[in-house]
Amino acid sequence: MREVLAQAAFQLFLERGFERTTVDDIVARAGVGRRSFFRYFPSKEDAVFPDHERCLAEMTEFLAAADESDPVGAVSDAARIVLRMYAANPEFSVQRYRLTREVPGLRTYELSVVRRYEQTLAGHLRSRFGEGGDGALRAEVIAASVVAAHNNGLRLWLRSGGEGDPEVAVDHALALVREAWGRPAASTASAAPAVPEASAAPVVPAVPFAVSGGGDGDGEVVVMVARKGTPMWRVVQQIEAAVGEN
Amino acid sequence: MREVLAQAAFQLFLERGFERTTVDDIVARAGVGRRSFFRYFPSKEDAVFPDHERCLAEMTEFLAAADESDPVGAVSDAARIVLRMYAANPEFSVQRYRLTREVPGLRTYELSVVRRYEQTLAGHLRSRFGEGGDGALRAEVIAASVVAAHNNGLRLWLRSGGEGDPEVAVDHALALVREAWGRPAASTASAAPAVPEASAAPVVPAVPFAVSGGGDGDGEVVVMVARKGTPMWRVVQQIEAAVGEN
DNA sequence: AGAGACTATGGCACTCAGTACCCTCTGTAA
DNA sequence: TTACAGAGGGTACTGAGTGCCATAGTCTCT
Repeated sequence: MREVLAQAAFQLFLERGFERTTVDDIVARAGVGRRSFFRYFPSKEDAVFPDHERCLAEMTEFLAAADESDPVGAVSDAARIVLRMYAANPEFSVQRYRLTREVPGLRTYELSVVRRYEQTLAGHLRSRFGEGGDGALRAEVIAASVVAAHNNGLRLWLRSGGEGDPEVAVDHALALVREAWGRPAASTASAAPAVPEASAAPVVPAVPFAVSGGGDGDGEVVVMVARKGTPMWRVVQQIEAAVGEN
Repeated sequence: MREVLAQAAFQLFLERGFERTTVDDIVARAGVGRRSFFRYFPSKEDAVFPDHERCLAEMTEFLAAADESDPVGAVSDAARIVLRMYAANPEFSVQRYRLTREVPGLRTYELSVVRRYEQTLAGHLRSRFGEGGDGALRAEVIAASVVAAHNNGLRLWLRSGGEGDPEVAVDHALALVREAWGRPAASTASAAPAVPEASAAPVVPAVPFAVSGGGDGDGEVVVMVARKGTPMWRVVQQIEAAVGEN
């Protein structure tokens, strides 16, 4: 039902534009009652971003189980969760990007979504840096940097029409942030040991999902572990990462 | 007229809350027609932030005339323009802050305002760093950092109820950003010479306003130069800075 | 089977923000 | 005087979002 509504809405937004599509139009095409629309989407804008709520929950879960020793790496990896959601549906993401750029109301709505990601990241960093001293300040500035870097790489890919792999641009952008903020973690109380550069492009996040290739030979085995309720796009994306051309 | 409407609106928002105040209530208290409200404020939310439009214009003007050699310092100083707008009316700013925290619609609106500041700063940095290479990326990340740092200091002051001087917290926050991003400007093509730490707390911005104490003795002379149309709060703020207890 | 409860959906009426269109009033120039 | 422009006001409309209630399907307990 939610899916039906979201698709009907998105089709109409592409055909007539966002503002010249009424909720009545949407429910007419979806063949449901008007009241039902607002049961699934608190506002018309929400129908354009039907997956962010779930992605946010996933990010929260990921951070809760993240490695303690490298908070900046953890939030960078958390940001990549969002990237993969976009990358899982290139044509949809690109169309939505174009739509969002043209409709002020959608731009504003997207800002509020991004803000929630940013606050989630900042909350995690704060809990690691400590509230006292510059902990909260560093947390917020680093979270903002990570989000800005992520969005820069993501936009680059979206503007290119969804060609190629967005991860490379985002990895590069996040590396720049890490270079600026990752090192002087020594300014915190517990001088963390030098963090390995490893977290650059982790194919296998800790939770809630894992795919691993079981060998380097030809007939390799792929073991897949997914929680119930894991969003389908993540499943697909991860399988592609493990099985795909690489 | 604009002023009358803004005041009536703000009073009502404090009395009854934002959402339980209708535009009809506002125009009734202001004693004007409903249609006139929307002539001065494109939306109900705009009445809560009546001065940002002007402040944004001022920031743009400031950056256009800013020193070429130190773009990060320039955007930091530009951010301080916003801070001073808040600091010029402590009790209004604090009340508005509390209101904004409680009303989701206002939070979202504020995000869009902040975003415009951020884009203005990023645009300036981009024009200095160059679009090619990592210029745009660095511009956006640094702008986001500056905005986050500014907002952190500003919020600290707002949460304290508007006591004391917000500049110290913001100066400290911006110094942290500068430490992270200001130095490795050498990674750009033109390795800029080490920038003096001077821009930490410039009392006298280049434009559109200047106040200078004429000596260190007792009977010192204050020379004030202001353009026509300079907002009154800036005049007051700058005079205070020059004449005040210091 | 049947009563009761719970959930999903639809329908209706209402509030209110925002807009389009047209009106009046006032001051100014010819 | 007429012509005109610009500020403000009034009216009616669209459309998002909400509250309330009715209906239908399902599950459970007896």
